[in-house]
Amino acid sequence: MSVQPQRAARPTLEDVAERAGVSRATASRVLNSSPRVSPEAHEAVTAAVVELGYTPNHAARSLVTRRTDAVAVVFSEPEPKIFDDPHFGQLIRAAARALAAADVQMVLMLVHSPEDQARAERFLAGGHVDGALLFAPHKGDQLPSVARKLPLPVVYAGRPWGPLRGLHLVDNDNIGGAVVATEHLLSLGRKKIVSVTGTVDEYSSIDRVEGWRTAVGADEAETALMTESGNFDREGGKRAMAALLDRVPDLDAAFVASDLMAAGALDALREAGKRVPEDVAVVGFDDHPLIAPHTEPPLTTIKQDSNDQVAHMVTHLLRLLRDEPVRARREVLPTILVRRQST
Amino acid sequence: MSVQPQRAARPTLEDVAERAGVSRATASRVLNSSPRVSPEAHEAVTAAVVELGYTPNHAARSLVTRRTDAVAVVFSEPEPKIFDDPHFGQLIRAAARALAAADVQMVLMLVHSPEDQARAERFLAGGHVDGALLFAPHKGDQLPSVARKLPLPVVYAGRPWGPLRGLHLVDNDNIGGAVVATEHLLSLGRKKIVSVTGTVDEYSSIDRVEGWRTAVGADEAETALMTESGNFDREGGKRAMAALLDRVPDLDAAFVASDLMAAGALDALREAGKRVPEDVAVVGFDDHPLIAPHTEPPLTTIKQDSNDQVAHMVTHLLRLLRDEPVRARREVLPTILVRRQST
DNA sequence: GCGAACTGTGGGAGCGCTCCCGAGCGGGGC
DNA sequence: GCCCCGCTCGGGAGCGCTCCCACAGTTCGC
Repeated sequence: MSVQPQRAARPTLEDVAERAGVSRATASRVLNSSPRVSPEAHEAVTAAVVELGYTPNHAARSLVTRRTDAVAVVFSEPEPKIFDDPHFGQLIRAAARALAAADVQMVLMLVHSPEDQARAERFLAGGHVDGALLFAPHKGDQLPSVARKLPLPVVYAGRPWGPLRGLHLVDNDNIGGAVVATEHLLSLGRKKIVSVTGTVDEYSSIDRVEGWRTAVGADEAETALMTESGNFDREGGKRAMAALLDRVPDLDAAFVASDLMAAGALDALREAGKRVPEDVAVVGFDDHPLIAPHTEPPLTTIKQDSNDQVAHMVTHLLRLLRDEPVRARREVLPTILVRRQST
Repeated sequence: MSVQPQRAARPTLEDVAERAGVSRATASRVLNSSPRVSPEAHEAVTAAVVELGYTPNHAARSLVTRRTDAVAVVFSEPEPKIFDDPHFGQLIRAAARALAAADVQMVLMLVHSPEDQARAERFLAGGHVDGALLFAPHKGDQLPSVARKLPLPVVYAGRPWGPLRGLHLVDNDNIGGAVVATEHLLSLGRKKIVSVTGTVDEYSSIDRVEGWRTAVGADEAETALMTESGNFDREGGKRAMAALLDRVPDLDAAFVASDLMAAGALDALREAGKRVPEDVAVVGFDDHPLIAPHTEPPLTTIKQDSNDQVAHMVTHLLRLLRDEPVRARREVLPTILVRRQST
């Protein structure tokens, strides 16, 4: 006679029905708040649920409804370092909050290796989730093209590479933000405004250069002269700023495409003996809470609201899941200038 | 005659079996790599799986196996600000990596409101996951006591409040790290070593004070005089340092219980005209990648390897899930001193 | 040389749920 | 007074999978 492990047998809907003196079907109706149930039945079932501590078996429900009430949140980044960025934490937090509010579970996937990607593909194709939020900004990333073939609603953060036809996405107004930043510098009377750019494999970076170019009216030759990539990291920002000081000694302002790079740029300016903002005014991008307010001097920057972006993505995805109409396939969210002491 | 929406009917195991010319049972055996299958059958099934692009229906499998192959990763923080901390990003990333390697899905839950907690409770009790990793360091948090009643393996990060009996946890050696930090300062000949502490509602903070107290041999009165809480944020670190400078004007070293607070403490020291490390040597805690190397001067600090901690938690949990023996219910991971220019 | 053990396989039950369909019942219209 | 409609409810099928059990065929021991 062996001792059964007997992990506390959870009550089933059958048990609830029996206790409530109704059929399984009626009990199910109550749980799914179907309208065609008498008040007495409703009450009896509700009471039985509480008494038995019943929780529906998700697998069984999912098997028949073909819904999982879960969505995947996928971050695809060739360089895993991005995951240390607090921006990433903000995005996750925003997603968690918005999905929790809709009582949808969040399955997080971080992909940076080809194996991760294969796993993600299998997972998304495997019907484990009803939809996905996809963060895959980098050129050459295969995931978006794989994802678009999936019979699964996907909402993208920003514009992925490849054809956009038919994609649902929520972007930040990077161009507009860069224009505002640059015009702010122009309005301060600055004449020689350079730009430290990000990596050319992300649209967010490309758009920011584009906004700067439009605002200053630079042609191709000027653009080549007046911009330098800082690779979206602090060291890169410093290097880029140093190179620009070398090439354009009389520069009097810089639009730097991220706060992290701007912190590096400020280091370079300090080392070159330039005063900020007197000699050189600097505007960053992101309004990074751990960086922008704490640089020397505190950084004027463009704030993009990640919370808002993710909230929009979630709303959009939920509408798709519920077959509700979406206002537009693509949404572009505004960015705003936050002025501090670097301008 | 209505048009069926007909979402691409996924092949079932039945289809695979038919195509391979075997029974459903044999096909299932192949998929679950059961040993008792002939090579021919194995090959036929494998081929059929590829040809049909079959992926197992997770809900059906889960219904009968009572496993979900998913675990919850729960962060319980009354103050949601913590989620902006890059430390948080590192933990998530480490968890994602370790769980992905085991082909276990990660369901992320961020709880800070009572509703979040109720949701988390329901979710954990609902059999949606096989186990959970729980980060709930704060005193008064109800989640740990709820979780311990759940028929669900849980591994804790650090020591939660309440009885530890029977809990599985992986902690960092906060006491040891603080001792090493303080002894480092003593070895430099420092005599008046103060400490900026964290919040009293976390064991990590309490342990760090304790380590400092042990190393300097302070009694209760001295401890009250020589320590000040910085509330684990930058402003608090600054305030605490200023208060300590006031109370102990001849202090010549400080052990600060987090890098973020240490950054604030350095601000306070600078404003007070103290040179670091000449007048006051400072040691932080965390080795925060965005802070420690970039303070002025760069910060000597205690590194705790979050990756390692989470990896241990995952390994521990997986062993529990597989009914394998665990070495010890509680693991304590070492911390190491990273020396930079602030000492 | 014959029963026992072992190996590969298929049939079938059943996991817990939803949903279709039809039964039962009461009330209103003619 | 009868029929029909609307409302609530129960029976039963079936979602796709795993796993128990039985069975046929082979090999081994004495």
